[in-house]
Amino acid sequence: MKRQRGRPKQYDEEKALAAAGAVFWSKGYNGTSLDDLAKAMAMNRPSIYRAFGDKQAVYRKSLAMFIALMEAGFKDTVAANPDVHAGLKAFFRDALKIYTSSHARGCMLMCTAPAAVDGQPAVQEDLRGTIEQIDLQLERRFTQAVEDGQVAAGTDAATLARLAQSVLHSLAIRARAGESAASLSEFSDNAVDILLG
Amino acid sequence: MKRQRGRPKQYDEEKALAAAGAVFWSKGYNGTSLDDLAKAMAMNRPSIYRAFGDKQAVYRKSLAMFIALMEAGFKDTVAANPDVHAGLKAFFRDALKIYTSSHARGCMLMCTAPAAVDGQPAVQEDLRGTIEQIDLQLERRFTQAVEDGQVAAGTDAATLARLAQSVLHSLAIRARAGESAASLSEFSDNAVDILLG
DNA sequence: CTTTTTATGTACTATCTCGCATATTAATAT
DNA sequence: ATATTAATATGCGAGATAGTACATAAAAAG
Repeated sequence: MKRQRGRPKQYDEEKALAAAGAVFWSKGYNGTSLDDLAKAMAMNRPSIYRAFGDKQAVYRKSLAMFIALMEAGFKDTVAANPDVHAGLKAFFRDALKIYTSSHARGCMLMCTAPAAVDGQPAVQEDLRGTIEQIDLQLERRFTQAVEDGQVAAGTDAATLARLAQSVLHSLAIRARAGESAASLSEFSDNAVDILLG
Repeated sequence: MKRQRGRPKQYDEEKALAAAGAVFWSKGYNGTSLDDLAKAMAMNRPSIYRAFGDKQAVYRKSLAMFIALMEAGFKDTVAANPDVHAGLKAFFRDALKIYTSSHARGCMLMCTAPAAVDGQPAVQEDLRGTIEQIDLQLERRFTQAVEDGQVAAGTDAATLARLAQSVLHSLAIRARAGESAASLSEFSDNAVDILLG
């Protein structure tokens, strides 16, 4: 891949989006101004527009990066581990590491998108679609676990999947509310024990 | 109670706060301007300041009204019903009625407060405190249910309470994401069946 | 009627906000 | 060198925004 023709970029696309995402994550969509973004991304406004589009586009692109990160975590834990029980616990633990990495961070998607759906159907669709994907993947994994005999036969895998995601939603909100990492990880472990018996 | 001394109020305190709450509910804290509030409350800005304080104060007061409403629902269902199973189902059903009463409304607290905690410790505390109260009340009810023999002996009432609240959090977010009322009420019923088996 | 009290209405300010129009800079291609 | 391409930098402008100063209105108290 040859070098581009014009003046070279001073920003790194991924780093810039990650920096933007961090701001949206803490201040929320409507609480973030373009000046906030410009400062964090070390770009001026016109460059941001040229590179990523308007504020909503920057938000959705940085959100997509975050979702991809969580997806990767899912694959490494729930999807990869032959033991559902251990895999799900590991997934929650990894999620919690992110949710509590900075003070009261919570989940970027669950804690900022809901407040931003009004007048932004694309954001609502990002939220709805991601939730649906997680439902589907968890259900698939639980169905497999029933076949493997790791979960009691006759278990309603679809509802169990939604229950598991409920725990994720709750961890997201509770972390944002300031609940301690210790308290949250104790709950998530106990929750898996109850759900997967 | 004698009539006040000065010029009589033109607004009704409760109605004004409810109108303000409805705006915050759909547009979020940072997405709502004082002009939006003034219009919805049928008051001009100086009157709002005089009556309720600044924007944050209006938000927190309308939020407190919402929380009180949910509390009342809890008392009428979970707390009042001698059958935990039926009581919890009724609570979720009532919550869902509110969450889906207008298009993709979700829960005022869970869908708007998390995005507004940054720089507003009082709001974070409102969120954390409410979650804690619900935990405590659910745990109390489940402990009673274990004593009554409605729930298996040896059940971890504290974790079960948090799991039940997780369902509430998830319903809140999913409703906001646009999931249908039918789908949500099916899930909540099934979830109670699994949790309280 | 006059004073006091409380609420409303007008108008203002200083700041922030988004988005863009226009210039400038730095690289490659010819 | 000159043209072309792509990025950065400056700075504007129309409108929104939070909060307030000041004047007006409507009631009770004296």
